[in-house]
Amino acid sequence: MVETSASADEILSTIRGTNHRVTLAKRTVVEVLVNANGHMTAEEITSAVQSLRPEVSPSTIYRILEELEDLDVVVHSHLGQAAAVYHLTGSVHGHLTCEECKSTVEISGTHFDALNRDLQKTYGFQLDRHHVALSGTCAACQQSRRTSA
Amino acid sequence: MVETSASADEILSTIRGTNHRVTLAKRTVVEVLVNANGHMTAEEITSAVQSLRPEVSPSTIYRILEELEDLDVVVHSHLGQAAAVYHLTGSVHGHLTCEECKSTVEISGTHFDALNRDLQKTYGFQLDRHHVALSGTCAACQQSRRTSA
DNA sequence: TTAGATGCAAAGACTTTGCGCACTT
DNA sequence: AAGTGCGCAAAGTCTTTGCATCTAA
Repeated sequence: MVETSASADEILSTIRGTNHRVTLAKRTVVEVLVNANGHMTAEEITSAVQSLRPEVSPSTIYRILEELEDLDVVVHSHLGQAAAVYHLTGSVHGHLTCEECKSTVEISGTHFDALNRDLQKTYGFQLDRHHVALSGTCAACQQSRRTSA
Repeated sequence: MVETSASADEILSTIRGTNHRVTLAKRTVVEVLVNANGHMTAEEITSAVQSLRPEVSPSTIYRILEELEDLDVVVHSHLGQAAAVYHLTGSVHGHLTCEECKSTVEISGTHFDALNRDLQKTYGFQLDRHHVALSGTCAACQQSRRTSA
């Protein structure tokens, strides 16, 4: 069973718990992330935030996302060469990105359990618990590749 | 057993086989890649090439790498947020990148066989055959984390 | 009150592109 | 000889940083 993400209030409390301040921009970013289902790029987050608070600048978004990552509330990963995507910790555990159509689906972390054990045993390497990003070809693109071949 | 990479001559023949030309810059890039054991960033490749042919510019390196990717001689992947790394097709199959110390080790593709079957069966997703990049924590950093804790 | 947070704009890192000349074929 | 490929430099994308101002606590 997948762990549920924290609520906006819980996250804001976490922020207050450190010596950081809860600002309008932070409130809005957190709200956007909590309402998002799945990953968003910084640009998408910025757009969503600005639709609510147009004065919030991209640099502030990046700074807030960085702070939320320090608090382990958010993780980000790089899918291919595009912009990084961010999402709440615990809400999602793996990304499958299609190199052909660039689509990304999110999957449960349980798919990596065996691999994790293997890598741990063989290399002493601990897979990231929050985001495992994989690239390949999605079902649809494999299909169309076959068809067009 | 891991498939062996093509030799420099084979690669240059492949280039000639298309309607592309074999230039000094291409010869040098191919030479560098063949002599490299493992992945290199574009910058590392550029440095290595320029140590042999100082006049070769970074943009040329990128153009050549792109051409080699089109020919399926080279693949590149993005490990974390750093620059992309390139290597010959078939020489390597997986990267484990430590998020803490940024070190990367290369592992055999056989580690992904089970995962591949699982993803194929569950999502119809075909893992990339040439490069699977994973991030996490290496043995050394797990160790020092424990020690300093 | 006061130190952290923001907005704006400039800088940075990595990569791509435009253009005219050089070099491969 | 013909046209691809190159070097140089400028532009593009994504992200970070500097600084004066504003604001949460």
